[in-house]
Order: sequence, then structure tokens, then C-alpha cells
Amino acid sequence: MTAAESAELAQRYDPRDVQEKWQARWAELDPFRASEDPADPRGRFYLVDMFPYPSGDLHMGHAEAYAIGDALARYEFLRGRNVLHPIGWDAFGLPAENAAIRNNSHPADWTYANIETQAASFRRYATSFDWSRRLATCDPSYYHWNQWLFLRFFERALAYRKDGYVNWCPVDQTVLANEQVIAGRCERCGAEVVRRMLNQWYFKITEYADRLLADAAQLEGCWPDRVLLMQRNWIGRSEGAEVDFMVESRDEPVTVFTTRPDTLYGATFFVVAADSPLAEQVCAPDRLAELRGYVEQVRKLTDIERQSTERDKTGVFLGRYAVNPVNGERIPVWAADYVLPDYGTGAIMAVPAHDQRDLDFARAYGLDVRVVVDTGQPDPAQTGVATAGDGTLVNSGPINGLAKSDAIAAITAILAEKGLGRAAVSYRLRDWLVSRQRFWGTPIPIIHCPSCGQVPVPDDQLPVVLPDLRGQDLVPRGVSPLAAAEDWVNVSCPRCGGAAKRDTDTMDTFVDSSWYMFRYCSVDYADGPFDPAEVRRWAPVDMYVGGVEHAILHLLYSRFFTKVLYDMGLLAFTEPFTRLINQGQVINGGKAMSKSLGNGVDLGEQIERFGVDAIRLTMIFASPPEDDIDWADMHPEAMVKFLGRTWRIAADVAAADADPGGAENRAGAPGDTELRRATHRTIDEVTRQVEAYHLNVAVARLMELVSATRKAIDAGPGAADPAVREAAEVLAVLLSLFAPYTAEECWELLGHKPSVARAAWPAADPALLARETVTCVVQVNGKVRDKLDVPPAITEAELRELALAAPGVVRTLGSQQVRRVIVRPPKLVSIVAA
RNA sequence: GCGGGCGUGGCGAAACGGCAUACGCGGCAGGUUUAGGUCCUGUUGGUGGCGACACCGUGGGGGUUCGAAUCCCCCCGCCCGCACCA
Repeated sequence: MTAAESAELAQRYDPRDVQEKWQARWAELDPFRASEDPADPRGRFYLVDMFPYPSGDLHMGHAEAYAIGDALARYEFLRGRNVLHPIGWDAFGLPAENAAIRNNSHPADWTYANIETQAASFRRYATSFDWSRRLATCDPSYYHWNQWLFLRFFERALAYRKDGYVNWCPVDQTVLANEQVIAGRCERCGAEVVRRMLNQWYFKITEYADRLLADAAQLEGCWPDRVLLMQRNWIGRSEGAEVDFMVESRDEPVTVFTTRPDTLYGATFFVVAADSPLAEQVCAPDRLAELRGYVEQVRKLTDIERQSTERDKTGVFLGRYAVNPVNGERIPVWAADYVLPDYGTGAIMAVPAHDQRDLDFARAYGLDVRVVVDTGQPDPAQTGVATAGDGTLVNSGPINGLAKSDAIAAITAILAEKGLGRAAVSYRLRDWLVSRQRFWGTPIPIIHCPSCGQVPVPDDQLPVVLPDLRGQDLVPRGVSPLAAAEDWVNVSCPRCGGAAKRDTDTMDTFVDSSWYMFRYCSVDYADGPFDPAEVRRWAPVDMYVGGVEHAILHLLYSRFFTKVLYDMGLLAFTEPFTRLINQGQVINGGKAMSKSLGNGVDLGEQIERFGVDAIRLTMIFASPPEDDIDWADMHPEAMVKFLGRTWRIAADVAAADADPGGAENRAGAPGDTELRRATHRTIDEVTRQVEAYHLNVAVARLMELVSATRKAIDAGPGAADPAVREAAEVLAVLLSLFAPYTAEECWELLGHKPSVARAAWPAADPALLARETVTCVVQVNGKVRDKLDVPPAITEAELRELALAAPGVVRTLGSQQVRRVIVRPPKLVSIVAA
């Protein structure tokens, strides 16, 4: 074949044309089905991509995430592992319900239709899923086990109801977990969240705060640092002490939590959270009206206003005094909204000299400021700047003269001894609010009986299936739409048989996603959430791929669930995901894609234009997986070109094969050594880059090999050389991680059947990796002055001599004295001269 | 405010403390082509020089080192998380 003919062919290769052909073959071959044979000798690898929400077709963000996960999964397959790479859908949730309301249809119709759309798109996208394991969380066969788990949590007192201030989204008309409130706004719809006092279901994640924190250590180096950091900050452990203060006209002491018990002698007033029940309890009767007026005012503020640090401190005096347990001093009790009702004990001792918030409050209301730690900084009462640093204790009785940290220990010991306080730990983490006043979720399997209270639905009556409600109004009104299904709601109490009502709330969808990775191991298992034997075989997940937006929410909840399941004896490990990769976002023109900006890029359109392979390759080649990709800077056409070049190499080899002369040529030696070296270096490099998740660099190495092979064909030994065939075969297998269609075409052109998915990852020949000469850089005073080609095994003495004699070195040195020579054979000599 | 991360060509990005800018885009030049496109080849950090070369160069400043994009300190800029958590 002439170069012109070959170019002509390349022009004819359009990666889009081969997609249907291979989809059909893959469907038939099912090459990525995990082996269910427990005796399968291959090492196992469990890779999970965060499952999608079926809110329409796949989008650009999915295209990146699944390209990364798929490359890693295919790598493990080709390495000979028995890989489990499943897919499912996070199928409950508000968007389905809102879409149903808009279209006057049922959430299930919308959801299942979108699932089919996405499944078809996944197949087109050539993802290497084991399709026999797909799941959808809205299937009763799935949420059955949400309910079962809920009841196990309930038995262990890890699921409980309480009154509390909750985040209420006025648009979605439902409560939200703390984790779902982003900067005071609803994570889903962006509306400003307001606080409401409601009786709701919670999961007691705070009981696991310490373990969630401690076990994060074993994820170090395996999860992105920033995710671990965010989780640590979210859990927010602080060490300090509890101190009991007596308050006039009250028998029980009021306990405060403080991280600075050393400043106890500097407490000049006492503050309770205005909207906590405690405020009314300690308030003098004649001040009650004022307190209530104040609380009313505060409640009108949105969380965003309330949390603004710019806002002036406000509060009311409650007409009572608290007694400082260490010195008997009477200090006024105030109520203020800068003290939170649900952190610590909802009350604080205020030390204005050493806490900025207390100081701001003291200055607003003319309260005393007393310095008890001498930090050498100016008087806070004068400057308005609290001094929080280290220093020496003053005005503090028995702890005078101690340094801050010693004083903390000393005063804590004194308090403990007198029974007035104790060392304590507090967490920023709150319990997980799991009930939602919406329809499209898992019904909470509890029956409320007037005489028996909260009664679990018996296991053998699970699942509690959602009532149909087809054709009924699902518009949110603050009460779950399930309440309207009277036939469904009204039941007899399983315990006493009397008239009772089902709980009408549904579970937060994050419950669904907290354990789905275990369900994948046995999607049809009917005797429990998962088959323990199967989970033992596959789990924990070796590699988890998904967006950083779940750094706290889903990833913290999953870790919590795993620990509870471990405590229940259902799992043998305590962390669900051994390794985690967060891919970046796909943005456009420097901004996240959004309808309002009109900068959305449609994945389907991109695939129509460039083909799946080019889009996958563009995603992979753009940057390291964790970086954002700005689509405006991307050039998928360059990948189309690269795919054509790669394909043409295989085509040239095939053509040379067909040429009778070619066969003779191949009969002999292994072929061109230079190209063979390049091929084996590429195998070695790509293997290492993939192992390090530097997928973009792996693609760059493939591009280099394509260029080298092209040269060998056009200006070297020609397409019939066995080294060219070897290069072409290696390219096909390596490329299959990223561009499966083109890889299949090449593999087929090279005469292989039935699929490159059945090929083996090539091994680099060490003999071909060894280099005959290496380039040695010779520096003089830190600057490169010459380069030498030397054998890799050169000795230090030989290299030193060669370097000193190198022309560039001689020229630079001139009359200078050589002071020192550092020799690092075979790559570097550094000469210090003066 | 607190915590963390990142600043490398015109652009996306490479670089165990050891040749800065691999690979790709874009640009320039050439070949193929009736032309354009496709395809192929070469070239492409800045300044100076015909040139071999020289000097400068990884946000800015300082330090450690024979040697720093890489390690340390300060500053500037951008991004992310938390946000009255006592």
C-alpha cells in the first residue's frame, strides 16, 4: 500500500461507523461479566462508579467520570483479574417527584424511562459493566432492605424520633439534613432554608463520631487528602471540659461546654441559646415576655441572615444570675442567638477577654471584661480584640502563673475533684435527619399506635410498598403526600391490634446510597440486604470513583452504615471504600454548565459529532482525573485524528499481511529493534502511569508510540516488519482502556477474535527496556554545559574523567579551579568551580 | 474570620530534588492536492547574535542544596471547604 492509499484509508475510518457493530457483539459476548464461581483462581477486584441519578440522559460530567472508572476497570480485566464492575440507579428523590407534578404523571414512569435511556447510553459509551447486576433503589426489592435496615437501627436505638430545630426548605416543602444545606441554602433547589421546630426521625451518627474520625487514618493515602480533611472538619471534634453552674431559683445546675476551662475565672456573664427550651426554664417570670419577643424576632431571620458574622450581637437579660463554681461569683444570665441550641449544651460561660464573640456581646451590652490570661497583647476591653493565644494565667486563684495548657489540665482536675465539672469532648457533627415529607422515597416502616407508640412493621410484612397515588396530587404542602392515602395509612397495630396509622414520611435518599455497594454483590438476594458470602468475596470496594460533591454527604453516611453493619455482625470490615478517586467537573467557558447561563454542552451531540472513542479520549487526555475540564479548551477532533492514525497502523499491517511478499518478511527475526524498544518502553510506562492514575500521561505515551510506529512504516523497515505488528497489537490492547471501539477494530484487523476485551495486558520485556547508552548531563556551577552518551553501567571514576574532558566543560571552565565534582552515574555530573 | 489547595509557553498540560515545557491544541513553513479541507514532514518559551552560542525564564522576594517548578519562610493572586461550633 502506498502512503497516499494509506492516507486515503485513514480518511475513511470514522470511529462513529463501527459503534453499532461492536455494541451488538459485546451484547452477545458479555465480556465483562464477573465470574460467580467461588473457585475462580483469578484475583478479585471490585470497582464501583458512583451510581447516577436518573434525571434525564447522561451528561458531560458522567462522560468524564465513567471514562475514568471504565479505563481502570478495563485495566484490571486485562491484567487478568476477576472484576466486578456493576451499575445501578439512585432512583428515588425529589426531581422525579417534581417532574411528575409538572407533567401530571407518576414519578415511577419518569424514573424508569430515564433509567432505560441512561442504560442505552451507557452501552453506547462502551462502559464495561456487568449488566446482570443492575439495580434501582426505587424497586421494592431494593427499598425493602432500606426498611429492614431502618428497623435494625431502630432496635439498636440508632433510629429515633425527637423534637428539634430542623432545616426546612420552603420550596421543596420538606426537611433537609445538615449536610444538605449549602451556605444556608437547599442543596437541591437553592432556596433559603428556614428553621422549624419539628418532630422527626434521626439516625444517631454522632454515636459513631469518634470511630468515623479514628478510622479516617486508615484511609490516609488512599482517599484524596481534601476529602479526609473535609470529613474531619465536618465531624469537628473539640476537647475541653464541662462545667456546672448553679442558676438562681433552679435546682439542677446548667452545664456548659468550653474548650477553654482555663479562662473560668474570666467568665463575666452566662449565655443560653435563646431558642432552646433552657432559655424559658431559667428566665425570670417578669422577663418571659421580653424573651419570647426576642425569639420571635430571631426566628424571622433566615439562616443566611442569622449566620452572618457581620451581624451585631443581640440578646436579652433573663433577670437571673449564675454562680461561678470556682469563685462563687454571681454573673448575669442572658439569652442570645449567637449561642446555638444544638451544639454543646446550648449554654456557655462567656469570657469576653478571650473570646471574640463574647467580647462583641459584652461591648454591645456594657458587660464586664476581665483578663485572666496575660498574652502580652493590649487590653481587649480597650481594643475590642479578644486575646486567644498562649499566655500566663492571672486573676485566677489556684491556677495563677500557669501556662495556658497547664492551666487547662489543672482546672479540669480541680473541677473533677470537686464534682463541678469534667473533661469532655464535643462534636460539630449532628445526628442525621432522615425523614422527608415527600412521596418518592422509601416509606418509614413504623406504625404509630395511640396505645403502643412507635411500633415496627414486622419483618415478614416488609416491604411496606408505596401506595400508588397515580393520578393524585403530589404537590408538596409540608405534609407527606402519603398521608392522603387513607387506605394505606390506616392499619391495625401489629402489637395490640387497635387502630393505628403508618408513618407517612419517607427516608432521605442518602439512606439508599449508603449500602448499595453491598447489594451489588447479590442483587437478587431475598433473605437480607445482601448475601454475606458474596459480600465476603467482593467487598470492601477496591476502587470507588465519583465526584467530590459527595465528600461529606454520601461518603460519610456510607462509612457510618458500614460501621453499624459491622457492629451487627453483617460485615467483617469497617470501611466500605478502600480507595477513592474524585474526578473533577466538566465546565464550559470557565463556569459550571447551567441552563440559566445557556452554556450547556450536550453529550449526545458531542458523540454524534466525534464518536464515543474521541469523547472518552478527550476526557482522559485533558488533565489528571481530579482536575476540572473546561470543555471550551478541548479539541475532540484531535482525538479523532489520533484514532485514525492508530487505526491506519493496524490497517497497514493487515495490508502487508495480505501481500504474499509480506509473509516471508515476517518469518524471520523479531523485527526492528528500535521500534521494539519503543513498544516495550510504552508498555512499561503506560502500565505505571495507569497504576498511578495518570491516565492523561498514559495517553501521551500511546501517542508517542503511534508516531514512532508510523515512522517505522514510512521511513523504516515498513509495515511488514514483525516489530510493527507487535507495536500495532500493543497499541490496540493499551488503547482499549480509553477507546474501546477503535481498539476492537484494530484488534480485528490484526486478525484476532472475538474481542480485545479478551486480550491480555502485555508484559514489557526487561531486555528491551535496558538502554545501550544514556544521556549524561554535565553541569558546571548548576548550569548544563555538555551532554555525554555513556553506557548505563559506567563507573563513577570513568564518568568523572569523561565529564571533565567534555568540550563544553573545558570551554566553560577556562582557567577556573575545579573545587568539587559530584558524580551520579550514569545520568549526571555536577562540577563546582571558581 | 478559620482550615486546605493551587499558581509552569498563546491554551490544556508533563517533569523519583538532577536536560523545564513530554504529549496535544494553536501558530509558522514546506509536501500531497486543480483549490480548500484531509493527510504527511519540519518548526515553535523570551532576548541578543549570520552563527556555534550566550543570557534570562516555572506568580514575587528570601533561604537550604553542588543542583529547586519540586523542600523551608514571607508576600501577592486564584480556587475549595466550613462559617457565631463556645
